Amino acid sequence: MGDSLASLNDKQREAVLETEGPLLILAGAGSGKTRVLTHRIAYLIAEKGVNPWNIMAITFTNKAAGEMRNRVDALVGMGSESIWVATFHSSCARILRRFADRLGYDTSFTIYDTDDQKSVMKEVCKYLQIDTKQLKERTILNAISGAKNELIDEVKFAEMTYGDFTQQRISNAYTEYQNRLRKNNAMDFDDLILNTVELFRSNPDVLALYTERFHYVHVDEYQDTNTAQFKLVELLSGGRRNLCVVGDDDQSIYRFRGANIRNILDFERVYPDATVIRLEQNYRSTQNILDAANGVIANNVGRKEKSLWTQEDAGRLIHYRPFDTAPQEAEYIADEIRHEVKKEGRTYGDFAILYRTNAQSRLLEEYLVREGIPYQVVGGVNFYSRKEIKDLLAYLKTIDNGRDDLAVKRILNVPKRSIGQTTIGKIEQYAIDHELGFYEALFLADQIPSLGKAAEKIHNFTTMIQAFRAKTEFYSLSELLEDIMDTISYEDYLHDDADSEEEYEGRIENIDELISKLVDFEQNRENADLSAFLEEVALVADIDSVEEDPDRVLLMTIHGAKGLEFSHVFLAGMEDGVFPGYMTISGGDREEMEEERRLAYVAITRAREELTISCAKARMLRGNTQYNPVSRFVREIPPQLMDNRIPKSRNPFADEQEDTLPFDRPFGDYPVRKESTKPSIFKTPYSTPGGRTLPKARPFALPKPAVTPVKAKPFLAKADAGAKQTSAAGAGFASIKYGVGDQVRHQKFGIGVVKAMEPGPRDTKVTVDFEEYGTKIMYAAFAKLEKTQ
DNA sequence: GTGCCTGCTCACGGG
DNA sequence: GAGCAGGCAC
Repeated sequence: MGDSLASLNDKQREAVLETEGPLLILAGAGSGKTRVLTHRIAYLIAEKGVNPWNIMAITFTNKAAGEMRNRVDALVGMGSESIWVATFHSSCARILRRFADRLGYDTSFTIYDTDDQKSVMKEVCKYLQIDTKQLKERTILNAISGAKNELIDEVKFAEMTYGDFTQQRISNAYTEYQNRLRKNNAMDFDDLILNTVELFRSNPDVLALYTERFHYVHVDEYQDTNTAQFKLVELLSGGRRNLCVVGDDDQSIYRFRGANIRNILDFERVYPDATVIRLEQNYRSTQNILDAANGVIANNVGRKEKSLWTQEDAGRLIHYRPFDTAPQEAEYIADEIRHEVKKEGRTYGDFAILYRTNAQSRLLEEYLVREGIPYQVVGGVNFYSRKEIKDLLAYLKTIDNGRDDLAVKRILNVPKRSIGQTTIGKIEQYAIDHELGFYEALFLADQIPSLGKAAEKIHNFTTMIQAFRAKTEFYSLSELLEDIMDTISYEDYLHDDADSEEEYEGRIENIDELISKLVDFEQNRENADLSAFLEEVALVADIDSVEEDPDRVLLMTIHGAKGLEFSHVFLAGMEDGVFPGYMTISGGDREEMEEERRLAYVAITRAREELTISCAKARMLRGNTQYNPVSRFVREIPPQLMDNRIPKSRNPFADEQEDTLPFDRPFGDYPVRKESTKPSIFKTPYSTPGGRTLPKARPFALPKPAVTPVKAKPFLAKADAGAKQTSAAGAGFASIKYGVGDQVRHQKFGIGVVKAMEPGPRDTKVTVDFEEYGTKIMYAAFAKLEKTQ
């Protein structure tokens, strides 16, 4: 232990030794805060004799929790497993699984994700006759989420809306929404926190159970906590008041999600006896990168003054690369990565491409695929919100218990059973009239008037579900899932439903991944029941799925990159209107602009050795081409830190003052690749006010021949989003080498005989009678039928 | 009830 | 540019 303490710097050691009372650790980016936290926990156990059972550490993501757990395990060894290390949401879920009955929920409650919330809100709006063109579901849900984050429940909300018509409608929707969640025995993400606080407030005995357990409470990423989370932490640490929070106000980037930056800024006011320790020595980046970050963040007013420094060298200058168009930018990045891997011995895993919005990933992916560079996109559509995954989970949920109406409705007609909206409406009405759950009402289908033939279809459905239920006795989860897929011919359904063979294959890949997750879960959990799995699934974040070793470039939003670091970071799309976003610029809200600036700070500090900032004069946004000036954040970086200037032409809308700023600086060591003879992408070389011609940004390849791009490598399923838009070329239907009467082979359906061929405007419809699967009608391009000999 | 077409809206970030 | 609701034909 003494050894490990010696490995810390003075400030870090101070933070470890200051074990009693409230403590705020202001930890700048890369200042070793996880190290401090883990050493602190180890110190508590080894030197202070604290029982691991009495220590709690809360994080925001499972990944962060997992990392902390591993590092603590390594330091502490035996006994570390009884430390409570978990995310806010899973901590609350765990507590509520034990005590939710005190709040009138069943402890087997389900957790609703964003999609589920939207479905419920849709029904609510319909029910309350709210015109969703005037008042969107999203708007209402945002209002509700905002309220919950501030610990305002539907009753309080109603009291606050007096006299405001729109607010009253939202209030009504809030009330109805909560009613429905409660009826479905469901909680949304915000409810997990809100309900736990509520549980503690109304049940002192339950609270005492936890305050007696947690003698030392640690909170990571404290700047991202919202009011409800603050209250929760306050309650949990209320016993001995040994509360240690770690955060960086400069990295607070979740205001839109209710994060209250005042929690960290006012910590000393709330806890007047608090000790504050600043960690400003950075162990990650070069001084140039830190100076750039410091230069940008210094423009914020509402912050705690601090400045990062390092003992390391200045390092290389920041690469600034302006382009005419977004595709050129993407091509440059892909080419640069390929070059550095080939010539400079880097690995793909050294690189990350960061951007402001998920939509920007598409273009970048296209060029990475073209260059054959393996990559993984983090974020976008969450694995568990994919249609096929949600379908199958809805089956599992319904088999587990039919209390989640949403899940039952989702699968009632998947695959198609000719049970439509009208029938569902009638059952719903019947359920309401007789105070039944939706699933219960299904059993009484033959008593529901005017259901007609649909009643029998419903009967078949419930019989099937009951049969599955009976099987859960002797089936494992994965076996059950495979049995479901078999029984409902889910693969056939997906195949018919898909727009392309590639889409279908992607979905199958996802299902395979789900099955391996299930198997993995069953092997590594003691009580591997369905509810436990569903809970784990409900709380995973995108970043959680990123694996450590694979050698590939990571693409993600800046939000997704928080807490990560890379040797070489590409920061793409640095234009006013993209980053900071159009809304922020036109909104004129200073705090919002400061949040964007903090995001820029986070982005810059992800880089260890090299940072390449790029932008494009012309970019396709929302379907039309936009011309944006270089981001103000780039112009806030001291120009002498960059290896390229901001030429006037890059910045058509900037005023003189801003535009001239970077030009009176010496020229940097801008590298030009000597070995390349490829023509420049720039039509005209930039000229500077001084009349000197700028060296070209590194010349790169002309567009390559239009071959069908090959997916770089079948990495995680998430990469499939990228493969999708490049698929069309391969699916041409130019040569159909079979005719009516021929025997053909299909990849999935096997051998069959062509019964009919009907040419259409886009593609030929082929009817095939398969030996095993019967008659199928398919499009020639997608079916990829092969004539057998 | 299903499938197709059209026209509209929405385009920031995420547990 | 994409996804979705609503209208329409079958």
